[in-house]
Amino acid sequence: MKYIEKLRNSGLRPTKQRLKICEVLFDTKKTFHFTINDLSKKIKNKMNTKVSLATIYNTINAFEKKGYLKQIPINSNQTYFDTNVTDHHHFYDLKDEKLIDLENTDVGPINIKKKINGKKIKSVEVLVKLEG
Amino acid sequence: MKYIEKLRNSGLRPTKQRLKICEVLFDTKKTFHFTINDLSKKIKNKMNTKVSLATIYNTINAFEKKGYLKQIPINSNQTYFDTNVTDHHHFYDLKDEKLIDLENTDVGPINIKKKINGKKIKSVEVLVKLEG
DNA sequence: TCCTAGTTTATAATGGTTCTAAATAGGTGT
DNA sequence: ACACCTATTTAGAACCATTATAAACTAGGA
Repeated sequence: MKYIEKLRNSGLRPTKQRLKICEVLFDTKKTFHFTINDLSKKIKNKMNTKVSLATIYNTINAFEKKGYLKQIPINSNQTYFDTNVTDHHHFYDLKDEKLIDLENTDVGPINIKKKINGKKIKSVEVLVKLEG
Repeated sequence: MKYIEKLRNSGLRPTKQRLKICEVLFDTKKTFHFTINDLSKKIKNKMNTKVSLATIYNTINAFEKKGYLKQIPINSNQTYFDTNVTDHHHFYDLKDEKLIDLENTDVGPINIKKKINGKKIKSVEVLVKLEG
């Protein structure tokens, strides 16, 4: 199983459930955005497996902490995650409530001039809201 | 009362409660960030008035829709609002869970090259996460 | 195989936000 | 000033995403 090492390396035991989650998240050519609810449905439909919500939350939170997933900063009732963990930005279509990736080449370099004493920049994320 | 016109212009009746909320939000030299909970406490303590949570939510949501307030896109259990409705960006201090304004001069111009058919850019917001 | 700590699960609890329905207040026409 | 209609306020219930709980189960080493 190709994800066992990945899980072990980040201190997670490779359980059946976590391997299923890995398949859904990482066995795709394209990266994608999802909510916990999306993911739960996908596991049920595509994998014909039932994994409890609690396990999905635990695992996704662990992955996020380890850097295997990114949270997308957006005000919504649900939390959005991204399997694309490289530096990139997003459009948010307000009408359709849909997220669209902005490739790095779609956004010019962002120059943060202000510094805060003793703090390091961890990430710079741009959210472009679309209307109409 | 200096806020009556402001409220009327945006289709809101100037009630006692809304005027209190306006005072707390807009009677300051500096703009600030807040959560609904923050605001509720401030009204209770500074104004010696009790306004129900439902009213605060209704009013803040109306103000946000009218453009008197901005939501700050950030993944948190609570929604953050900003009384500074000019275009500007934010630091988010992950350790202290604190928001810090970035003046417009603190961030170089942001060039969004990608276009989506039939959609207009409503806002461009940058969130810089700080660690350490 | 046994043991122990980590994991999964159903379910309950939590907490921010929205809904509801009754009481109240604003504002227009008389 | 009054009456009337509608918007607003309010306490409390409802909602719903997320987290906590505790019992059953499992991975993996001895």
